[in-house]
Amino acid sequence: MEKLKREFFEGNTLNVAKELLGKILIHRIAGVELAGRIVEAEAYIGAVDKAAHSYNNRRTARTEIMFGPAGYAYIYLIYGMYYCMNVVTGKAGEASAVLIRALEPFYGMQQMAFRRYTKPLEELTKNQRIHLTNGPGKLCAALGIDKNCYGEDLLGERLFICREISEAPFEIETSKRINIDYAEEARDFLWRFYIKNNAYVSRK
DNA sequence: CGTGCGATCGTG
DNA sequence: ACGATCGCACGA
Repeated sequence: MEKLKREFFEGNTLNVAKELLGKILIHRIAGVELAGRIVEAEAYIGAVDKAAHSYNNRRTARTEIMFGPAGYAYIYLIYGMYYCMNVVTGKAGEASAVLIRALEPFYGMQQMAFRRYTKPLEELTKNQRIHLTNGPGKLCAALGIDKNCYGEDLLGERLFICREISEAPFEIETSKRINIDYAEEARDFLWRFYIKNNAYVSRK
Protein backbone atom coordinates (compact mmCIF):
# COMPACT_ATOMS: atom_id res chain seq x y z
CA MET A 1 0.00 0.00 0.00
CA GLU A 2 1.15 3.50 -0.80
CA LYS A 3 0.24 6.62 1.19
CA LEU A 4 -1.58 9.35 -0.74
CA LYS A 5 0.54 12.44 -1.35
CA ARG A 6 -0.34 16.11 -0.91
CA GLU A 7 -1.11 16.54 -4.62
CA PHE A 8 -3.93 14.00 -4.36
CA PHE A 9 -5.82 16.24 -1.95
CA GLU A 10 -5.05 19.46 -3.84
CA GLY A 11 -7.22 18.49 -6.80
CA ASN A 12 -10.77 19.53 -7.63
CA THR A 13 -12.88 18.69 -4.57
CA LEU A 14 -15.55 16.74 -6.48
CA ASN A 15 -12.85 14.62 -8.11
CA VAL A 16 -11.11 14.06 -4.79
CA ALA A 17 -14.40 12.91 -3.26
CA LYS A 18 -14.84 10.36 -6.07
CA GLU A 19 -11.22 9.28 -6.02
CA LEU A 20 -11.27 8.69 -2.28
CA LEU A 21 -13.67 5.80 -2.88
CA GLY A 22 -11.82 2.50 -2.57
CA LYS A 23 -8.92 4.08 -0.65
CA ILE A 24 -7.91 2.82 2.81
CA LEU A 25 -8.24 5.16 5.80
CA ILE A 26 -5.83 4.18 8.59
CA HIS A 27 -5.68 5.39 12.20
CA ARG A 28 -2.78 4.38 14.44
CA ILE A 29 -3.98 4.51 18.02
CA ALA A 30 -3.08 2.75 21.27
CA GLY A 31 -0.38 0.75 19.50
CA VAL A 32 -2.61 -0.70 16.79
CA GLU A 33 -3.76 0.21 13.32
CA LEU A 34 -7.47 0.46 12.57
CA ALA A 35 -8.34 0.64 8.89
CA GLY A 36 -11.35 0.86 6.62
CA ARG A 37 -12.00 1.11 2.91
CA ILE A 38 -13.80 4.35 2.02
CA VAL A 39 -17.13 3.50 0.36
CA GLU A 40 -19.03 6.81 0.67
CA ALA A 41 -17.98 10.47 0.65
CA GLU A 42 -19.51 13.94 0.20
CA ALA A 43 -17.98 17.17 -1.12
CA TYR A 44 -18.37 20.53 0.65
CA ILE A 45 -17.15 23.63 -1.18
CA GLY A 46 -17.47 26.76 0.95
CA ALA A 47 -17.51 29.35 -1.80
CA VAL A 48 -20.75 28.14 -3.40
CA ASP A 49 -22.22 25.73 -0.86
CA LYS A 50 -24.74 26.74 1.80
CA ALA A 51 -24.33 23.32 3.40
CA ALA A 52 -20.64 23.85 4.11
CA HIS A 53 -19.52 24.98 7.56
CA SER A 54 -17.20 27.36 5.71
CA TYR A 55 -19.94 28.88 3.55
CA ASN A 56 -19.57 32.59 2.89
CA ASN A 57 -16.02 32.39 4.24
CA ARG A 58 -17.30 31.69 7.75
CA ARG A 59 -13.87 31.52 9.30
CA THR A 60 -13.91 30.48 12.97
CA ALA A 61 -11.74 28.36 15.26
CA ARG A 62 -13.74 25.35 14.10
CA THR A 63 -13.52 25.94 10.35
CA GLU A 64 -9.99 27.38 10.37
CA ILE A 65 -8.36 24.19 9.13
CA MET A 66 -10.60 24.20 6.02
CA PHE A 67 -9.00 27.45 4.90
CA GLY A 68 -5.50 26.01 5.02
CA PRO A 69 -3.66 23.72 2.60
CA ALA A 70 -5.05 20.35 1.49
CA GLY A 71 -4.38 17.04 3.18
CA TYR A 72 -5.31 17.85 6.78
CA ALA A 73 -8.12 16.41 8.90
CA TYR A 74 -11.15 18.56 9.72
CA ILE A 75 -12.95 16.89 12.63
CA TYR A 76 -16.12 18.31 14.14
CA LEU A 77 -18.57 17.35 16.87
CA ILE A 78 -22.17 16.95 15.76
CA TYR A 79 -25.30 16.81 17.96
CA GLY A 80 -23.09 17.02 21.03
CA MET A 81 -22.19 13.33 20.70
CA TYR A 82 -20.58 12.23 17.48
CA TYR A 83 -17.45 13.16 15.59
CA CYS A 84 -17.25 13.38 11.81
CA MET A 85 -14.08 13.35 9.73
CA ASN A 86 -13.32 15.42 6.65
CA VAL A 87 -10.31 15.66 4.40
CA VAL A 88 -9.35 19.25 3.53
CA THR A 89 -9.02 19.73 -0.24
CA GLY A 90 -8.08 22.42 -2.75
CA LYS A 91 -5.63 25.28 -2.52
CA ALA A 92 -5.01 27.24 0.69
CA GLY A 93 -7.76 29.84 1.05
CA GLU A 94 -10.41 27.70 -0.68
CA ALA A 95 -12.20 26.25 2.38
CA SER A 96 -13.35 22.98 0.84
CA ALA A 97 -13.39 19.45 2.22
CA VAL A 98 -14.66 15.91 1.73
CA LEU A 99 -16.72 14.24 4.46
CA ILE A 100 -15.94 10.54 4.90
CA ARG A 101 -19.40 9.01 5.34
CA ALA A 102 -18.83 5.26 5.43
CA LEU A 103 -16.13 2.62 5.57
CA GLU A 104 -15.92 -1.10 4.97
CA PRO A 105 -13.72 -2.47 7.78
CA PHE A 106 -10.32 -3.42 6.36
CA TYR A 107 -8.43 -4.53 9.46
CA GLY A 108 -8.65 -4.01 13.21
CA MET A 109 -12.30 -5.12 13.14
CA GLN A 110 -11.90 -6.77 16.53
CA GLN A 111 -10.92 -3.46 18.14
CA MET A 112 -13.68 -1.70 16.23
CA ALA A 113 -16.21 -4.07 17.79
CA PHE A 114 -14.97 -3.17 21.27
CA ARG A 115 -14.97 0.54 20.55
CA ARG A 116 -18.54 0.48 19.20
CA TYR A 117 -20.22 -2.19 21.30
CA THR A 118 -17.76 -3.04 24.12
CA LYS A 119 -17.99 -6.64 22.93
CA PRO A 120 -15.80 -9.04 20.95
CA LEU A 121 -16.55 -9.33 17.24
CA GLU A 122 -17.86 -12.89 17.62
CA GLU A 123 -20.71 -11.66 19.81
CA LEU A 124 -22.00 -9.13 17.29
CA THR A 125 -25.00 -9.88 15.12
CA LYS A 126 -24.63 -9.61 11.37
CA ASN A 127 -26.51 -6.34 11.52
CA GLN A 128 -24.21 -4.92 14.19
CA ARG A 129 -21.20 -5.78 12.05
CA ILE A 130 -22.59 -3.65 9.22
CA HIS A 131 -23.31 -0.85 11.68
CA LEU A 132 -19.68 -0.77 12.86
CA THR A 133 -18.73 1.81 10.22
CA ASN A 134 -21.74 2.57 7.97
CA GLY A 135 -22.09 6.24 8.92
CA PRO A 136 -19.84 9.27 9.55
CA GLY A 137 -20.27 9.21 13.34
CA LYS A 138 -20.03 5.45 13.57
CA LEU A 139 -16.80 5.18 11.59
CA CYS A 140 -15.12 7.79 13.79
CA ALA A 141 -16.17 5.91 16.91
CA ALA A 142 -14.97 2.62 15.41
CA LEU A 143 -11.55 4.02 14.47
CA GLY A 144 -11.13 6.15 17.61
CA ILE A 145 -11.15 9.40 15.64
CA ASP A 146 -12.09 12.40 17.79
CA LYS A 147 -11.17 16.03 18.45
CA ASN A 148 -7.57 15.01 19.13
CA CYS A 149 -7.32 14.35 15.39
CA TYR A 150 -8.42 17.89 14.48
CA GLY A 151 -5.80 19.38 12.15
CA GLU A 152 -3.84 16.13 11.84
CA ASP A 153 -1.59 16.08 8.77
CA LEU A 154 -2.75 13.17 6.60
CA LEU A 155 0.81 12.78 5.34
CA GLY A 156 1.93 12.00 8.89
CA GLU A 157 2.13 8.70 10.78
CA ARG A 158 -1.04 8.78 12.89
CA LEU A 159 -3.93 9.30 10.48
CA PHE A 160 -3.45 8.74 6.76
CA ILE A 161 -4.96 7.30 3.58
CA CYS A 162 -3.46 4.66 1.29
CA ARG A 163 -3.99 3.31 -2.18
CA GLU A 164 -4.05 -0.46 -2.50
CA ILE A 165 -1.47 -1.87 -4.90
CA SER A 166 -4.15 -3.88 -6.64
CA GLU A 167 -7.58 -2.39 -6.09
CA ALA A 168 -10.76 -4.29 -7.02
CA PRO A 169 -12.86 -2.48 -9.64
CA PHE A 170 -16.18 -0.90 -8.62
CA GLU A 171 -18.93 1.36 -9.95
CA ILE A 172 -19.62 4.80 -8.50
CA GLU A 173 -23.14 6.09 -7.77
CA THR A 174 -23.97 9.77 -7.31
CA SER A 175 -26.74 11.38 -5.25
CA LYS A 176 -27.82 14.39 -3.22
CA ARG A 177 -26.10 14.79 0.14
CA ILE A 178 -27.62 13.53 3.38
CA ASN A 179 -29.33 15.72 6.03
CA ILE A 180 -28.69 19.17 4.60
CA ASP A 181 -32.29 20.12 3.82
CA TYR A 182 -31.67 23.58 5.31
CA ALA A 183 -29.12 24.41 2.59
CA GLU A 184 -31.59 25.86 0.03
CA GLU A 185 -30.42 25.27 -3.56
CA ALA A 186 -27.31 23.41 -2.34
CA ARG A 187 -29.46 20.55 -1.04
CA ASP A 188 -29.93 19.43 -4.65
CA PHE A 189 -26.24 19.35 -5.56
CA LEU A 190 -25.19 15.83 -6.56
CA TRP A 191 -22.12 15.85 -4.37
CA ARG A 192 -22.46 12.50 -2.63
CA PHE A 193 -20.54 9.56 -4.08
CA TYR A 194 -20.62 5.94 -3.04
CA ILE A 195 -19.62 2.49 -4.21
CA LYS A 196 -22.53 0.75 -5.92
CA ASN A 197 -23.98 -2.24 -4.05
CA ASN A 198 -21.58 -1.92 -1.12
CA ALA A 199 -23.16 -3.15 2.13
CA TYR A 200 -21.54 -0.41 4.25
CA VAL A 201 -23.01 2.59 2.40
CA SER A 202 -25.10 4.54 4.93
CA ARG A 203 -28.28 4.79 2.81
CA LYS A 204 -29.65 3.76 -0.54
C1' DC B 1 -23.54 36.72 28.15
C1' DG B 2 -27.85 33.79 26.43
C1' DT B 3 -29.80 30.87 23.21
C1' DG B 4 -30.97 27.68 19.42
C1' DC B 5 -29.42 24.21 16.77
C1' DG B 6 -26.86 20.55 14.02
C1' DA B 7 -22.84 17.20 7.50
C1' DT B 8 -26.04 11.69 13.61
C1' DC B 9 -27.43 7.66 15.90
C1' DG B 10 -30.12 4.31 18.42
C1' DT B 11 -34.42 3.04 19.94
C1' DG B 12 -39.42 2.52 19.37
C1' DA C 1 -40.90 9.37 14.62
C1' DC C 2 -38.13 11.22 18.41
C1' DG C 3 -34.89 12.33 22.08
C1' DA C 4 -29.99 12.52 23.52
C1' DT C 5 -26.45 16.06 24.42
C1' DC C 6 -23.04 20.03 24.03
C1' DG C 7 -19.78 23.03 21.38
C1' DC C 8 -20.27 26.76 18.82
C1' DA C 9 -22.06 30.51 15.97
C1' DC C 10 -24.39 34.43 16.38
C1' DG C 11 -27.06 38.17 18.27
C1' DA C 12 -27.67 41.36 22.29
